[in-house]
Amino acid sequence: MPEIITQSIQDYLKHIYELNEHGGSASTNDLAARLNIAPASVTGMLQKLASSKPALVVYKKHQGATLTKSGEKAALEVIRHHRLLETFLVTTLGYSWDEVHTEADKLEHVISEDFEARMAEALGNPTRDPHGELIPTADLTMPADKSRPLASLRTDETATIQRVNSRDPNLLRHLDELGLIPNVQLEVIAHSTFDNNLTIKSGRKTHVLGLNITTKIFVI
Amino acid sequence: MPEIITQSIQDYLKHIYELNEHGGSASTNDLAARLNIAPASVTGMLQKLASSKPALVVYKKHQGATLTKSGEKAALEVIRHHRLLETFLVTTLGYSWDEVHTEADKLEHVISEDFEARMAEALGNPTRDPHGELIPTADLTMPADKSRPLASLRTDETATIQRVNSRDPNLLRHLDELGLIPNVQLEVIAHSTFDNNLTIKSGRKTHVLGLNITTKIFVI
DNA sequence: TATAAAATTTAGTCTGACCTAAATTTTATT
DNA sequence: AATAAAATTTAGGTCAGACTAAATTTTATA
Repeated sequence: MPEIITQSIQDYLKHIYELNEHGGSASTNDLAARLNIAPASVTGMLQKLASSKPALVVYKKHQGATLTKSGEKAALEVIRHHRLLETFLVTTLGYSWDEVHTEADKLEHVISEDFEARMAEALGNPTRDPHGELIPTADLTMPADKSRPLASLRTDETATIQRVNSRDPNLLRHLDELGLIPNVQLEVIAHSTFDNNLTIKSGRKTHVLGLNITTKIFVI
Repeated sequence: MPEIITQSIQDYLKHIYELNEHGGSASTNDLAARLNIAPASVTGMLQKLASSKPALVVYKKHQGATLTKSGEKAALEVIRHHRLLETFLVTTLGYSWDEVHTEADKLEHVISEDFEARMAEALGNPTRDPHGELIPTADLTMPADKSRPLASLRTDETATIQRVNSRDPNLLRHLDELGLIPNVQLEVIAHSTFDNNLTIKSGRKTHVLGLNITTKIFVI
């Protein structure tokens, strides 16, 4: 029970969680890239996390890592902190959605449970952060997500933006300028089979978006 | 210029600053006690801080430490963070003045300058924190303080509480219950030469306070 | 299926910030 | 001033979490 979950462990767990959502298990290299750390260092940490008292991770040589139940709880705790913080920063300190990530990345490890609870209450227990990402509930469950990438839509389909899965400030600022933010409706006007560009109409504006963008925007 | 001021260095500087305010230089033992660290460890760190590229501390064997100009700036930066955070926690998240210290102690090392600036603005550039302590200005100057300890007052003197210099939650809660908080007026009714108790009247209430309390309350 | 390329792990190091125990210096007391 | 007590420093060690270089394994390709 008394395991010490340090800040860097929290970071590992958070990124393993996110990588697990996509493909199956989180590879050493992907983790290293996300954490800005040498792959060798990741190996060492994964071995440690896999053999800690209550294992936080299931790890098989050359096959990457998966979270255990307790690892997932710990990850969701950090993610809840992160997303509540982002929401808090936007609504109470006027941050824009492209600025919140960096700040939340630092604060998420440091705030108390009390702080978390006070934020949640002050914000009216929000279910999504400023990017539209789901906020894990107080009992550390991740609500189901039904959205699909904008890239999967075809001509004449219509949808509503639910979330933007990117932490790149430039992309976020750009989308903000285009008015492509959560809850905005759009219609696919055309699809190019060559480069997979999508031409979409939103309000009275039309945009042509490449895969780099359409795979980051999720709609419903 | 590129010196790395880690979290623990920030803690050292902050406490050296506070100890310097009282007596002259901060002794190894006092620092150790405040930081909850073995004295030997403090010695090592002081030597390091004294011989870093821009020295942060002036240190003489067996005589404790003093801050250099750059050390003081760094300390004031942390203290500004801390006191702004306390104010912020009270006004935007409904914390009480006895709860803010712990949280601010962690956050102070982590927030960005941007966060600091946004808080200051949102709060209307406050000059004092919830305990009445002065907040260093944005250009890292500590305003002059003219208050004196309540313990120094004598019968018939009257004064206004300016600040309460304690981080003990129990004491703070107690004072809050007594209504002895910043900006409250009081009058000294009696002074005991034996135990230095002060009998004070504030509003319609009368209290007898020992040195343990009267040296923590500062008035003007 | 051999082999080159990519991914991963092993082995050995380093650094920051702490620790304990022993040695030394300073301060206080007779 | 001698000496006991308190404060401080030195010396040697630990631990977490990173690193590099070399070794190994897996995957992809000719």
